[in-house]
Amino acid sequence: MYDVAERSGVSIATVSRVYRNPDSVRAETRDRVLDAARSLGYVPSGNARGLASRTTGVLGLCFPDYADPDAETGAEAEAEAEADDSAVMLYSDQIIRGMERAARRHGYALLIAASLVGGPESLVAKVAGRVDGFAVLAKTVPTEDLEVISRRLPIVMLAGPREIDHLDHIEVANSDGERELARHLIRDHGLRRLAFVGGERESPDAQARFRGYQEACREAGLPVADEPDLRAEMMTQAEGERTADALLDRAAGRERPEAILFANDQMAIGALHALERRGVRVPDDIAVTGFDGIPLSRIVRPSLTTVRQPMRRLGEEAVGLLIHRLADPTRAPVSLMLPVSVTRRSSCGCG
Amino acid sequence: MYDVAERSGVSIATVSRVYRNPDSVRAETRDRVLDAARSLGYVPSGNARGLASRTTGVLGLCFPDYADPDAETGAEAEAEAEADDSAVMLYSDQIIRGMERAARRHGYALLIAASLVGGPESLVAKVAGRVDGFAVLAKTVPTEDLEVISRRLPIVMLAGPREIDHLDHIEVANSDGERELARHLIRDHGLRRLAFVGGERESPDAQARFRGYQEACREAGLPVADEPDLRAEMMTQAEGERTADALLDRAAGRERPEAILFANDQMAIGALHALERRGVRVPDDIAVTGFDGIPLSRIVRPSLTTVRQPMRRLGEEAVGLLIHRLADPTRAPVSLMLPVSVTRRSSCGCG
DNA sequence: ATGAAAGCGCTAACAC
DNA sequence: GTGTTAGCGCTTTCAT
Repeated sequence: MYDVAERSGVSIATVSRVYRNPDSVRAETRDRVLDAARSLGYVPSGNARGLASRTTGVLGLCFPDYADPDAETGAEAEAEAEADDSAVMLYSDQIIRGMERAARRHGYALLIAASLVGGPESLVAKVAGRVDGFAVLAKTVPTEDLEVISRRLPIVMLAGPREIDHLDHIEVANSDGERELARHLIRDHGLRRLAFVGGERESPDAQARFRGYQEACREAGLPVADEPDLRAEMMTQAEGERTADALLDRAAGRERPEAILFANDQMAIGALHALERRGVRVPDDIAVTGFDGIPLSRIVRPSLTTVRQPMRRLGEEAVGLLIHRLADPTRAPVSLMLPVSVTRRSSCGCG
Repeated sequence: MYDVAERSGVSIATVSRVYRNPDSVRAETRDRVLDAARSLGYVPSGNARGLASRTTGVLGLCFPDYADPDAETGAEAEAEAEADDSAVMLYSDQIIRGMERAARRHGYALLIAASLVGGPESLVAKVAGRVDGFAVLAKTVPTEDLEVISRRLPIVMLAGPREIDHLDHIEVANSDGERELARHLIRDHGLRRLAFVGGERESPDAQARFRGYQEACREAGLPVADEPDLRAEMMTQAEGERTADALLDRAAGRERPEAILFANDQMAIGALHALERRGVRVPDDIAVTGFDGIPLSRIVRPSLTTVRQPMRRLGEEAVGLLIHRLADPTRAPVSLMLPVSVTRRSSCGCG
């Protein structure tokens, strides 16, 4: 910048003005500066600018590791590369997309980092130090760290319970969604023997979904279970297979359920495999539902009835909250609940 | 940081060490510093750090605007939100994913920004000022700007022709892919009357694909066209419909082509609609192929035979080049050509 | 409309 | 192992 100033015969202050506020400089001077900058290959330092102005023009997002980045070599990686990418698009991708677009509308860029757990020099810390505010997906960053960081800059927590009261927060209507879904099964398909497969006891999402299920049962005068019929530790496809098998084995001889509601799509898809293996037809013999609306859910056969989470919108709303909080740091913490929508497909008999 | 130093009774240098190189500080001292930092809500400033150390620990990506961010309200947005997200996953998303993962492996975060055209304060400039190096998708940033910026930091150009000789560069084997595809049609399906629908004359990708098509024709002893049978200006679905109609009208009375090869998936999918409308069966009456392997290509009926571009890998390789160049700024510019793979589906008669 | 000067919060030599 | 001291490249009053 000093070089540019010297070469164009002005002071560094004027160079700065040319970039920050072009109109405050005489056109002729401005052109001279711009020319000099070009011929010197000048690129303004975002760091220096950020240091001096105390803003970065960047928003951030921390999301969980969606895949082991070290397992990048060998047959596994090959197989994955061959797979259709659409089938493996993750939540975080959609949130990223939503945030990037919204951020751009407000003139911000987006810094993204999957959080590796780590010491004080974790990626989270790096993100925190380089943005004006950021969003964090639930279960990504230790609450304690967020507590500390949130004293210095706006954070919005996404898609989980509100762990820190004074932070902005967005969640998804898990309970409402599952209730709607169960109602549909009961009312529209006339099913009465339902089973629910939950997740880890600590998963607030899975819990909320179970509550929605309970409500629908209660409304319909069906027996209301205190606990999910089965719990999976991981909510993976493998666990879905296992639990589906277990459920059917348990029902051997007795009447088996007419429908199994899984706490997420992954498990439901695993269950679809197990059922096919056992020769149980879906939806004729038994209905199966998931939750999330992952892309794979529409590709599997039968296509999966599920509850779709508005992940894109989550990202957009997150930026909205961040922008607001940046504009008014004193305003009261906001908590949004985004609506979800039941997606009726083949696995419940709608397809 | 000064506060933390004071509160823990050490110098700022020690505080710095605690974060940069924890082992160089006595454990007791370190804990005292960390405690002080926690109770003060200290977050290291990435800006200051970057300024002092002249590195950011961030890599960047500039990609084209994939959607008008202003058209975010109203019915349009609603409709889009309802659509299955997997169907609209774009290239950039996959590249982002690839880059993020690879960057993370190397301890970098990723800064992403869709480039709005603009003045000296464009997002590109912002990105350039905040990263150690970045990747640019073809047609995103004016060559002139890249020229200037590349004097200061590593840039790798993605998925286009090599516009600047001294930059690292990755492209995709457009010509090879289309040649393979055409060979398949000719050899495996025995088709001999082929037609090629190209794109704008300036699109190097479309041109390369046409060349591959020509080669396959030549090899097989078929007539080799000098020019695509038809050119579309936009490579959109609408243009695909239009060109398919035009091609069929033109062939009225005469023998129509046995296959139409489109320069991308979008057009091929548009053509599928047009053909269905006219009662022309695919692939029985005519084969149709695309190029790109967008997610939609596997969802349409009949599913589209196409050439899949390894976008994820593009992102990963981009990071690789950046890392290398950062480690050795003097090494000769590298140009990679990534292989593509023909995906045989229904629209050519394979499904 | 332009210039001078004081930091912004940190890292990196270099001393001790 | 820890402290001292220069900057890093810019923004921002305050003058002019």
